[in-house]
Amino acid sequence: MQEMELSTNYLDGLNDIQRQAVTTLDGPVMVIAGPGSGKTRVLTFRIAHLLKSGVPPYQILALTFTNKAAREMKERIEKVAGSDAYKVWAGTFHSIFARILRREAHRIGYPNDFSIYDTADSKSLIKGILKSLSLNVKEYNVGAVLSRISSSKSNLITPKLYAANEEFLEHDKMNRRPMLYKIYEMYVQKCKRAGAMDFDDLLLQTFKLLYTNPEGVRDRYQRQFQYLLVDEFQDTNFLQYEILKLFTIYQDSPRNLCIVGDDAQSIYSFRGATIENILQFEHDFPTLQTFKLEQNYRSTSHIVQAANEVISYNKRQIQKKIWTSREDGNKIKLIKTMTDNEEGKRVADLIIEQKNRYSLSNNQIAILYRTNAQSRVFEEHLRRYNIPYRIYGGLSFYQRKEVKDVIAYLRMAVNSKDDEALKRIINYPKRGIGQTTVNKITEVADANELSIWQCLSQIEFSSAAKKKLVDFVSIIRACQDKAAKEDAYKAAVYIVKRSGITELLKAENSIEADNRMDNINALLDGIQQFTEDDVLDDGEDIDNQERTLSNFLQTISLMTDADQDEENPDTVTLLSVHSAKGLEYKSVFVVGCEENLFPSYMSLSSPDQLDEERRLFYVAITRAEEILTLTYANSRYQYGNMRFNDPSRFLEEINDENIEATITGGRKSFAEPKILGNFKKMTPSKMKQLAVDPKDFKPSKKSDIKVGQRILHMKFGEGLVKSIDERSVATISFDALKGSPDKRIMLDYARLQILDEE
DNA sequence: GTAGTCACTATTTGA
DNA sequence: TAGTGACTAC
Repeated sequence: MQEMELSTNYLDGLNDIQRQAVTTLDGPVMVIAGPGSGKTRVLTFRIAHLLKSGVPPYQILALTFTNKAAREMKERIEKVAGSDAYKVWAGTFHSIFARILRREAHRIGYPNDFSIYDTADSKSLIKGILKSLSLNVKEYNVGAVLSRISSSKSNLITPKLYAANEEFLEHDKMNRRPMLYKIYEMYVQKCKRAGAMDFDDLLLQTFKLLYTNPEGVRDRYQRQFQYLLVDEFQDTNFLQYEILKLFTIYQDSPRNLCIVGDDAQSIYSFRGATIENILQFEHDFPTLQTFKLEQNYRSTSHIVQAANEVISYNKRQIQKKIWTSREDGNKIKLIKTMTDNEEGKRVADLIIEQKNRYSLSNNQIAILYRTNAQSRVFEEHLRRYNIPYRIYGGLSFYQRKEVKDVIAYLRMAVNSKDDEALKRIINYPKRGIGQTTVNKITEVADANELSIWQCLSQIEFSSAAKKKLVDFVSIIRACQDKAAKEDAYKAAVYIVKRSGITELLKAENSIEADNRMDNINALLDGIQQFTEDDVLDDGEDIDNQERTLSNFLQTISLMTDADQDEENPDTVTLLSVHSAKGLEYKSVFVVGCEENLFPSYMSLSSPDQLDEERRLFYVAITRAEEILTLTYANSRYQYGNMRFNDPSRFLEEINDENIEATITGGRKSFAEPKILGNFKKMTPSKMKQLAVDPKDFKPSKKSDIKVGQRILHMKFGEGLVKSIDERSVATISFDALKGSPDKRIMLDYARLQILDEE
């Protein structure tokens, strides 16, 4: 390391408690971090401090929940600690464990090339099981079944334990789902047979691997990870905590485990997170040192006070009070309107007013709601005023039908036992293999305990069906062959063509089909960039895995829609309170503050759930830095009916002195609605080999790449960034490709180097 | 095998 | 209201 990097200047910018939390490196540490208290700084500086103290980067394991948090952390470590930072094992629970399992899965009876089933795959699998058991799909609601299986896995309850537990069986009988234990058992069997893991398996199988310790694999990882950090610890479930303990509790362990979290921001109990883990942590690591970060650097005083007032209504919590040295600031605006539609208009009016009065840009403003269904009115009014906006939580690029179809082919090429992928494409494009045939094969496969693919290649079928099946088999064989011999990109291009999807979409000859084709091309571009990225692989950087198709599939299956957008163009953000966690805006609107909506009617019957709603409200209001506006409507349309709700109880929990109330809407009108379209053409890429020598190539960070910059690309050479869209796909005009259309480059994979402006 | 119609339901969501 | 899934008719 360089002398300069060894300086500890970064400690100067921290307050006393933050500094202690950063520099107390040995033994168990718990950091309780209130909203806006500099949690991410502490986490990243702590890693920087570890590196500075001489801990090798690969001995540090830092776990987060979201890709976004992981990315942010990595970028910031790099800023403070420099070159070695990328060797730190930092990532989400799922991605880090998937990474481990890719190396070790064979030790516990899975192929290292296992598929990852997403929620849709899991549901489809359950549907199939229900059908094969001739159970009523209505009584056995697929979502409900999956969440019960998921929570069993998260609590280390195997199908065997489940079937032996009177309480569970009784519970299921009461809910008219007596066969659940059987469904669970079959679900697990079928995943295994398909060489597939669902999201919970990424945790559960990691647990099994470490717990059973084949060939000393646990000892190896225990030795490797000397320092562990966990972000948002209040969101961990039982299983995640058990894994952490396997990593850190053993004979003569230094127990260097640092957890960071805030019990007051625990809003995911519905998916298995337990605050119990924090209490248990104190019990399991009695020598722990606790640091409470209570100074809030984000918000002005009225907002901080209101937050404290609201949360004080929750009984069970770790005692703390956030405070700020900032000025009082604006009082919280409370606005009542007659209807939900008027609420939408008022908010749009206020946005225009605030933009003028405080010269805010659009991306400093957010509208937060409890349920996604509420977004519509706000969209309408923002559109009417021509205010650009962006909605969080839409369909992810990788969830689009055409993209999933292609991915299913790719999955089959990598792991042919992947039944869910097979079922998706066996008759797409249509090749005359109907439901009847599929059912028949499925039955045979089940009876022989084989995957469908294995069955296809072994069993005889009636001659009519047979020809079609043979065709399908030969297509997949050809795809597998290509995948084995060519790089990921070349294989994918071949597979798209061979599958017949290209032809099908061309024949359709509609704008919609063109769009689909564009998306498929964008996917191919993404794979191409992923493939080209293998230059820097030195075996230690956990992001630079081998650029195989299998690893590409893993990467995208762990991505969500939230991962496609960067701090992007100037738009107002619309999002649910849940997805706003961790974000902050100058001005925040929390809308629909009504009983039955926020708190949700689903939570009214249980005190625990009501407390969680309150924490959710706490999260909502602490997103605001300077301006907070709470709105509620006298009446609103819900499920097609007019409903009348009282104002939310949470509003009354805020002291009057922090609030400025305005009743009913004024009627200013702002004219000129005009919608700016922003359509770009996607073009299939032409391969051209224009190498820049790799030695001189220093890729810049994705977030630094802006429109208008001159950049350098390994293959295409110099170019100009024309635009960057909301999926962080950049349109770039390369000098060397004059005459041909601009390239679309996915910033998630592409390595671009920014050239000097001068 | 598929297109069209009817009936039903209805938080929050990461990976 | 809006989206989904099952069922019916061709």
